[in-house]
Amino acid sequence: MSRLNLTTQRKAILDLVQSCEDHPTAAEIMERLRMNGHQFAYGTVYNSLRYLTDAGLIRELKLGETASRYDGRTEDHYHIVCKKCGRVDEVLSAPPADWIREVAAKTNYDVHHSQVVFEGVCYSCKHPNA
Amino acid sequence: MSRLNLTTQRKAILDLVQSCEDHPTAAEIMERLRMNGHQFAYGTVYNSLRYLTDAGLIRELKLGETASRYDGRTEDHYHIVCKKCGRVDEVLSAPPADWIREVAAKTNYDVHHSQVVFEGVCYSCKHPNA
DNA sequence: AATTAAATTTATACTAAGTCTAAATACTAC
DNA sequence: GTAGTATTTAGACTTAGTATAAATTTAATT
Ligand SMILES: [Mn+2]
Ligand SMILES: [Mn+2]
Ligand SMILES: [Zn+2]
Ligand SMILES: [Zn+2]
Repeated sequence: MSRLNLTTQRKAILDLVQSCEDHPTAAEIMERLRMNGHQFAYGTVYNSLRYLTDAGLIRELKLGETASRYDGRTEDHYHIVCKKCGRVDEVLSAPPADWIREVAAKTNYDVHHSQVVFEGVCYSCKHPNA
Repeated sequence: MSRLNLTTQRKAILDLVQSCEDHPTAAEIMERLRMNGHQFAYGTVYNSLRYLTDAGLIRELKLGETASRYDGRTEDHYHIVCKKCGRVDEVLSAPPADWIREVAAKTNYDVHHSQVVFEGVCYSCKHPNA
């Protein structure tokens, strides 16, 4: 509940994540920061990513891989992973409200949130010679 | 592609996972095996869980927690996690085919599979005094 | 049955991702 | 400017899981 405090490090990490076309892991973020001339402590990168996630400025994605990925897009959306090349693309269609209501009714839960990860083969991997 | 080989250890672990009402982690499985009088090496439990998962006899669930959970139910189904007490319940309604088709069309992927994890508050946590 | 070969288990070392700690810096409020 | 709070840093530590190599079990061959 305390007010936002964007230090140099946090700002640089926020800018970087927001500028990414993809969904980098913490390790990839550190690598890119280094390439941009920054050199922050290992722990600071993790602390900042958590801080920015808690502040709602970025999102942490747990896609079932060993490492979390980070996303500059904060609107609710989902992801699809190519099992051939590993790329992660956006899924902007939300699950139908009817289905969510049905799940809530059948499980007796208040459903607050859903994480959806699709798995499949992307266009480039499907058409390798195009 | 080799034929199934259920050793004593693998069989005991399969039986245990299939008998569970819940979705135990590897650590919980080891603990329960020990309580049932078994004493297998740490690595054997992990190896067996992988073997059984690859053989399609059990399922590995990656629900975004730090450890995988295992599931004796092998039909396609989904899960809902209570953010108060941590319990994991079954979700047996599948996402509507229309929605999956829409996702495939918009992303240009061949969609093979989807992982869905709902998050919310379970009945007991909602009605604590009942 | 004895011998060889292949698969599995075991104990233990190692890895990867992330958290924790305590000292050093930086920022705020007075 | 001083005191107090927040953050960064370096490095130790934790957790979940994998890799390795020797020992054991199982299967195949003579
Ligand atoms: Mn995204
Ligand atoms: Mn289940
Ligand atoms: Zn691909
Ligand atoms: Zn609950």
